[in-house]
Amino acid sequence: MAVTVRFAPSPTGRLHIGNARTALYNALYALKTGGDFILRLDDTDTERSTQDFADGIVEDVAWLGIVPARTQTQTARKARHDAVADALRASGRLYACYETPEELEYRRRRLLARGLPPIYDRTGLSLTSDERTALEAEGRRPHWRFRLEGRVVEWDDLARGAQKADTASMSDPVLIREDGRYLYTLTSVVDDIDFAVTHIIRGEDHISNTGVQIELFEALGATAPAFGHHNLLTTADGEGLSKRSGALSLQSLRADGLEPMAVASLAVLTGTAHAVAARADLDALAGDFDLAAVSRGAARFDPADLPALNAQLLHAMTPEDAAPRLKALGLDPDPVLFEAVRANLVRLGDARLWWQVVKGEIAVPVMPEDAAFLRLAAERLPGRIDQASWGLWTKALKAETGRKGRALFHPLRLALTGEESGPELAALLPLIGPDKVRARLLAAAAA
RNA sequence: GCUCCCAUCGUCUAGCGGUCCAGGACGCCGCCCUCUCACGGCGGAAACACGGGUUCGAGUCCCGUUGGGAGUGCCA
Repeated sequence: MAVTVRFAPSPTGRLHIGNARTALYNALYALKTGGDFILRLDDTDTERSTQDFADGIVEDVAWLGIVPARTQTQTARKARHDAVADALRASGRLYACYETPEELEYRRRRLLARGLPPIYDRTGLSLTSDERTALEAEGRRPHWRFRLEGRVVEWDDLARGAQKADTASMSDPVLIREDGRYLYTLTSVVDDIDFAVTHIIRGEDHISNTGVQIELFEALGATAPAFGHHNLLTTADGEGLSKRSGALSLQSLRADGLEPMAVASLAVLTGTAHAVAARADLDALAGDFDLAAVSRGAARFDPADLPALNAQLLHAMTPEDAAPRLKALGLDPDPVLFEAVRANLVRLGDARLWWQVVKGEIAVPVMPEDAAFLRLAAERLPGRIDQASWGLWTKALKAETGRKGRALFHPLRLALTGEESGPELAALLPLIGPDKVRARLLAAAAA
């Protein structure tokens, strides 16, 4: 059977690194098996969901390089959900309850205070029709719960092996709100069935939902798909981030000028047995992706690791691949220049600096203590500069002044580039050109 | 409170009773390369949370403690 996976965020915020990881695991699984990846926007919480967030998530997913075979919202499928709810009512698995949220909260607190698990007592299930009529006469509207069988549900988890959940220790989940809107527990399962989802890969925060969902799949006459629950990420300080977003949003990482594959590589590989290394594209990442290699404990995601990965990607980038990216930055995609400076790039945006150094003008620092040396350097500069010029030129200056090492090179680097460190000067010299080089040397020598 | 999961170098981890004076990756430190910095190459320091068991033998199994993560919603 063809593999179909889905990533189902709720559009109540933008994607953070934890969500992105789940999206990536699904996308990689699809890539590896030749299956389809569906982006499903679980927007049943209409009070918190917004179109802007939905659009943002679509954008975030695309930024990661994931191409969904289909994008779907749940609220658009209300008719289908209605039909399923009716069938569930008919089979006696869905029952009306009349407690208010406040009453339920009060009961929960009382149970907790007594050291008992806060499980719903199924008052609604034993209501007679007269009682229901009386309740509704009070103006109460029902919300609907799914009657659990209360058994040990088992599944073979793709990431954690044999798992079981005892639905007897859980409350019957509410499937329909008092105002008639559905909760994701129902819609998620219905849509998974209708979209023929074969593998549900998600964070371990969903592990306890799995028992309920398997019962629902079965109550609906379907066979539950395979489940795989990966570990969750924490911040560098070790705090859980499953329900936070903040600085680890994809948006902020992108704004920081990081390559999507640097972010994706770390997100996918950290918390697994694989060595963390930057992979050039999702296909390459899929190559060493393995759900079984994901560990069980929470793993830290430290954004401080990103720049090094980003640099790896850039250092291996070909001028051809860089060209469109440089154009997007408004830079002339000069392949020789790119090859000369790429080893010094951490973020692609760093290229601006070297483009400026080579093709534009820079503020040359004045170095009075090296003035004589710099003037001499300007005099000795050959009229025509090529690849060999740097070696010849500096060798001559070394012989004439006795300077060597840092004393010889540092003033030159500073005068030519205005920077303390940078690309190989032998490569930069011909790119900057004799006129500018001479002018900068004299400017740096000026009192 | 209750339930579940986890616990090895700074970080991510390998390890599935002897082959581990614990292996890899990132980071860090040093050396080399280059007539400078960076890039690159090579090398080094660095860990089995604690306490009880079980066993001839425990990083590896069991219990507890501590620490961390998650769930316990008319959120997803």
